[in-house]
Amino acid sequence: MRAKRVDVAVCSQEAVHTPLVEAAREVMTDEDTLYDLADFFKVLGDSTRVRILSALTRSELCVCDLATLLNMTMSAISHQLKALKQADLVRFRREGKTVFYSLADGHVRDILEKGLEHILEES
Amino acid sequence: MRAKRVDVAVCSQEAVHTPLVEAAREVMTDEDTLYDLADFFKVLGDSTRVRILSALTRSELCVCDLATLLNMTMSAISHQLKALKQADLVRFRREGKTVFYSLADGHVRDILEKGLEHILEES
DNA sequence: TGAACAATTGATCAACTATTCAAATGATTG
DNA sequence: CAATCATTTGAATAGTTGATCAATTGTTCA
Repeated sequence: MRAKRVDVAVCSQEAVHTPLVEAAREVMTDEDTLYDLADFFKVLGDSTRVRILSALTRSELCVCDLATLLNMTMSAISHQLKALKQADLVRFRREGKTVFYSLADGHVRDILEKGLEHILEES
Repeated sequence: MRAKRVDVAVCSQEAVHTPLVEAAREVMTDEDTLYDLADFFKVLGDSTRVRILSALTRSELCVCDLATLLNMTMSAISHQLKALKQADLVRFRREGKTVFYSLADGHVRDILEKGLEHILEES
């Protein structure tokens, strides 16, 4: 949720490190981009969706396959696939009655990989 | 939220691509790890937290600096810093009354970078 | 064309989450 | 020690989200 834009009471002048703050402001990624970035990570921040992506790392699968694999309803899977589609994390192709989903690109694998590295690194 | 574990009605036998499903099951990352991975991305999936991380890419900042920079209360910032700390995304050091926060490691920068690449790539 | 079936969609509800507000800590300094 | 001030914490609340259920769409094939 976007934070309300209201001027807010802060600590005393001396406590704010104005040059650091200004430097940070200069260097920071554009506000709107950061909101998009958060939305993107939000999509990855759900166990069902992450499990779907992990299931798709080897080969494409249909909705029914995924439902079987994750032991969930096709409806639930389909809802989550929609979110993954909107975030460009998966592609799909239709073959008759069946819709096959696959990872959008190697990029997705990279990000999952980076995330895994991070959580497994903590000893 | 962890999905309830209940056997679920799926589509007819012919429709499930059993060999693909079995192969995917073999190759999939361990269930528990995927839950952790989702929890990790969940932390990145909030605009306030992403903005905090972006603000910290150049140099360490105190809670008050961050509150000023993001135009939010120190309380709100502090709550989010707690989440970032728990996910090992930020470090902190105390200097008198002030607490300085910084990115945990280069890893964090990498992940943000990868995410940015992904969302900016879509033309 | 109509039956069968994989997939999608929309509404609903319970569970979760981020901000706010008030109060409590913890550290410095007069 | 008492006062000050940055930070943290806990409770309350409004807003968000994911699974479910029922209904619908879209495709095949007899």
